[in-house]
Amino acid sequence: MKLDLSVLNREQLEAVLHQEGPALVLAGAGSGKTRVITYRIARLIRDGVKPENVLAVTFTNKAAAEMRERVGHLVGRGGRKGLTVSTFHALGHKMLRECSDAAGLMPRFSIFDQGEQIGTVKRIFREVKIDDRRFDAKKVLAAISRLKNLGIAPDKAPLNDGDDYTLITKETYARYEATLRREQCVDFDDLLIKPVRALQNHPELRAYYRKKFQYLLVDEYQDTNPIQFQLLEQLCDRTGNLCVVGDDDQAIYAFRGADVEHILGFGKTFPSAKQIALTQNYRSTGRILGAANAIIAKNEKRNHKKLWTSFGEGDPIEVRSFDDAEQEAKFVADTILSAVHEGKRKHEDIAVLYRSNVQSQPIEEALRLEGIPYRVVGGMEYFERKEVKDALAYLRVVDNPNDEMSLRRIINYPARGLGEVGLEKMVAKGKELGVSLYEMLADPVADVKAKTRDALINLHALLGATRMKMATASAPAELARHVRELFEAIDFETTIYEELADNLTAAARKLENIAGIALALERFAQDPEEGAASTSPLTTFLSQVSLEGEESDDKDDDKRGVTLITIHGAKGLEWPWVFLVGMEEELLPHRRSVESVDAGDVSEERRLCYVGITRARERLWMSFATGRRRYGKVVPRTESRFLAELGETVQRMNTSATSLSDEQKDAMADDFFAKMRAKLGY
DNA sequence: TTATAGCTTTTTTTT
DNA sequence: AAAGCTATAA
Repeated sequence: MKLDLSVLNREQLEAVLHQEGPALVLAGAGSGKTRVITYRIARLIRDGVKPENVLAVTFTNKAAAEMRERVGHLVGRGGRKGLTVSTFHALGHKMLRECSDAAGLMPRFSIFDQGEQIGTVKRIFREVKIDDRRFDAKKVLAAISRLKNLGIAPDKAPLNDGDDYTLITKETYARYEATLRREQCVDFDDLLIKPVRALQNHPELRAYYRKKFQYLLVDEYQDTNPIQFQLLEQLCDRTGNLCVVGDDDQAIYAFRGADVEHILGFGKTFPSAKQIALTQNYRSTGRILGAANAIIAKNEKRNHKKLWTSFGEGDPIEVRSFDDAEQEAKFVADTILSAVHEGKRKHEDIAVLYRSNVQSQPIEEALRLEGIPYRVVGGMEYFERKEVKDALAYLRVVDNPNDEMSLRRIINYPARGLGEVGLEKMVAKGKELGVSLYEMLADPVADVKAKTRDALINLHALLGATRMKMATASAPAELARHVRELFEAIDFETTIYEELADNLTAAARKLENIAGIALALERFAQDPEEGAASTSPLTTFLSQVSLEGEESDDKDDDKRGVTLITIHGAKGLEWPWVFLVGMEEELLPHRRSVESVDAGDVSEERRLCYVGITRARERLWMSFATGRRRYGKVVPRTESRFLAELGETVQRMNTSATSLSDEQKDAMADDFFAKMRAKLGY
């Protein structure tokens, strides 16, 4: 295997060649962080380390996918066989599947997503007669999550001076955990906590994984939380080959429990650690870097480093003000339209970044209006749509009959004549008999109407039959066929056409989405990389869906276009041109950070701004609106304090300067469509 | 029990 | 503006 290391600078090379013991690479934005990790993996493999002994961890699925691909480029697809590149959560999940008994779980547990977690909390509120209008289920869930991550059991949860919230949290926490156990489900926190506990309590398991993963690499280390740190601690000792890469200036996940101290104190925790700093930026122009340096310099508590570049100054950073979000969006769309028209940039080279997901709406509308292709990252994904979740809930009950959350979702959808009252009666009766809700279906001894009774018995038979068929099926096509038969027997078609009798297009789209599940399962089961799992294909498929959502079809040219993404989602990515929209007080910095307990600490918001700026390679626009719709009402807004902090590093522009006339735009749009038609051969 | 009209609430950020 | 929830009627 040939590996050209001459493309690396001195510091990068040092990190790539480092062999034994812990290492910390402090890498500024655009300084070749991912390059260091990928080359280091390739270098280890070249020097005889077996790929299966290497573990690389990232934070997002997208980052993991990209890293897998880049390593593949260096060592070939065959060369990386056995290599583990995954997110912390996916790693924890894999370990749980491999050693479910050590973690006290059945092998076919399911994963609760956020919606199901909140649903569970709300259900408990009703059970114990807590007024869910007075108490916020989300807040309680957040408190439970905090306790879980701190390793505090429900009975040890504090009750400081009879505060209502702590009281309710304690009670709900205990029941929440009992529910998960009963239904054989885990939440996102458990995916990390349970493997850590299993490793702590089973030395032989720990020994196994330590032997397997001899070289560990962690990307975005500044965003690790205590549980993730403990997992690393279990996987290697203080002198282990743990190489972490990160940038404290890009720490933006404190809200999720991440602690920058992990990276700042790395040298103390691992005294033998080698420390390397990367400060040369290979991404952005001088002006963009100047602005980035200016904004981050306002943060007090940080590891001082200044990025530099040998690139030229480049174009000025433009700051623009608009009357409302629609005008702002129109400017973005106009600018993109003319740039692409003039052949300066392709749609794929451009991204629009914002603080919160709702901000994508006006942008989407403006882009649609001008016929600009785009793709929204995050937001309402395929697997979050109602009809898809309904259909998946059926599969989840087929896979895990204990999953009461899913069963409740589908027990009366399509309608079987079982309402709230009847359902609760059944649950109560089931508790009395010590029988699960699923088992109650077969013989609903609670007094429900005869018709309902029959429907429930039918449902039980259908689910059971499908379970049998899925268990014996081996070919992917066969699995998919059984799923299709299940959906047919449920008769989603009639239900959805009735629901949407006034909108047949929407109905057809929903049915297509449901059909897509069978297809996705078939494709998933065909993938040989997934075939290795010891559990059933359906179990692994459902887990993957909860963990990763839809497989991204990035290679699909039709799906590419301008990228719309949150700043959080954009971390680690880059584009030649970037629009940073909504540079307003209460948005960036966000209202919650200004109002929150540690009032006025906007340093994390500032880092977020820094991350946004440093995504741009050549050109950057920053904009804000002086009025914006909130809950349907227009509210006055003021520009972000961060713009003032940027001072002379950015240039204020006259708003109307590049606005296009409607005629110009129509001509451009016509031209674009003509080109597309020609390209597609119409 | 189910459908629906009318009321209330909602906006961080992600695995 | 849109989604979620409740009270009410059928």
